[in-house]
Amino acid sequence: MKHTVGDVARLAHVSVRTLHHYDEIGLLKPSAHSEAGYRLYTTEDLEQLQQVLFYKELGFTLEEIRELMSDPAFDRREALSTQREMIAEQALRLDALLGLIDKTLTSLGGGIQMTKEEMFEVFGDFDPAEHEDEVKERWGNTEAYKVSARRTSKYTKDDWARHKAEADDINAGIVALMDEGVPADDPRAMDAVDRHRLLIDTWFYPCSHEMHVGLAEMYIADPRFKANYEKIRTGMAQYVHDAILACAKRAAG
Amino acid sequence: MKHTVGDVARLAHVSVRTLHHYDEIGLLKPSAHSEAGYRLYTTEDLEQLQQVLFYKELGFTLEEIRELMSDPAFDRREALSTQREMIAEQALRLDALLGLIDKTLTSLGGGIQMTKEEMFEVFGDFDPAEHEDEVKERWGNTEAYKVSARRTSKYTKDDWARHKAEADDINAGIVALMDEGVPADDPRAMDAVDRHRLLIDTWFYPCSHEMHVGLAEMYIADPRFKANYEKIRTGMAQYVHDAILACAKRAAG
DNA sequence: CTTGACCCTAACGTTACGTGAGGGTCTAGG
DNA sequence: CCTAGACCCTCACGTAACGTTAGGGTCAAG
Repeated sequence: MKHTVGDVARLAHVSVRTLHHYDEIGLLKPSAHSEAGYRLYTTEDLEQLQQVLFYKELGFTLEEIRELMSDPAFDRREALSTQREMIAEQALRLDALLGLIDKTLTSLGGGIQMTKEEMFEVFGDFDPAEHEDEVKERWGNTEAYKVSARRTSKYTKDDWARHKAEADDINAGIVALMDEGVPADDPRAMDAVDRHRLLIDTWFYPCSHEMHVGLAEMYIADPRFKANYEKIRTGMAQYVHDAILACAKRAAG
Repeated sequence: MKHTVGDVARLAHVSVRTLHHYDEIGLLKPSAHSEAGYRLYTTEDLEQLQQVLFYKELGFTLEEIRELMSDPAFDRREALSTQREMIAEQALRLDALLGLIDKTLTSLGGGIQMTKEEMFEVFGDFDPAEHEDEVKERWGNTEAYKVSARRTSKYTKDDWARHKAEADDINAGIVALMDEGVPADDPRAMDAVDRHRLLIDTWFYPCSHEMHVGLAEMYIADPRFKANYEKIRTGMAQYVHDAILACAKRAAG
């Protein structure tokens, strides 16, 4: 049972041009072509399209989606579960937006005035680097958190850029290991996530292995952090978590 | 107390380039400039920016936002209330997405198989036919709204399909008139939009000419309805609006 | 056969910025 | 005062994800 491009467009509420585009960029190629050159899509193609649309709904670029879905390790069920968490996170954000509107209306009605920061607190994207101290506060002791606050307050723009570059490099290394099929408890994986621990230690606060394990739990429990990793590679949050645990176990001797 | 473009960008979690762009297109112009030519934003500018970001969050184009906010009748409190409603709707949509994911997961787990339509039922855009009762609620009295609710609750898939076909036919007729250069106050144009009024009367609720005029105002004031018409043909929302007004005038004798 | 709906490829245009270039301004510290 | 880094300006090319149009072939019902 094959569908032409128009059928699919109507079913999926997208345009024919969109499907042409997805074919062109290799995101969703029809499984067959008629003798006349018509694109013919199967049910499996439709399933792929549904997945694309879910990712699109979550703000992924088409290139990101293509990479995620072309990964041999891509698992539809797992992807759906992760997407579910991300959408739940988006719902939280909408709640926050509603809260901000209510606060603004109250302010307009002569109630409590808002600070300028409050006016925009919900907008913008999640940046994990901005939340490491939040992480610390949640998982660590007060003294080390103070260390973190003292450090970060002195960082320059270049400092943050260097931190970002280093974090990106670490993540790229982890992805490479995943791509090679290196298990999360392999010494190479452990070394990679230990670089992450040292990054935190260097840039934010003293980070013991024990502390790192606490963070690892959070990386898979908190959808914001998980989404950040899943955006890079499906399954990455879990991999990082597992590697961190293995690394801590190794360090414990 | 004035803010430079960098201050505002950091506060609002947008880029400097974004603020430049908004200045260029007249969406958000700084209230002042320093002698050096720096953009200087006031608190009121920040309030405007917040409003822009809310609209942006709701998917409005920058041009739509600019038109809305440059309207002399623009009222911030009223806008916030409308935005609140729209965000609440978005939250409902997210719920529907979650439901679709759950349904898909169930299907994958060997549960009830999904139809191809179900796979994509949440995706796609605003369909005015699904919101006529919302229109009524906003513009009409409660009794007629109850009539509408009683009617639509009984409609089948086929009913909706027939309604859609009829609506599309009416729109096609209107487009044809526009293409022929028929003025909006020509009897032919009036007859065409009167078919629209009767469609509502038949499918939703009693729709007087007076009511229809109220709807017409909404069709150009509410970007969702306006976008719906503009998608069919540029200028169509205004044309329909004008024709409805002329039609009501004619009916008034 | 005819016609309308649908298909194809090709290509320019649009929206909302991202990025880089080249140069001026501001301010704190030496 | 000088310096250097952060920040400002305008200008302009590039990008992602299509929308739209052009020109022509295919399919199926009447």
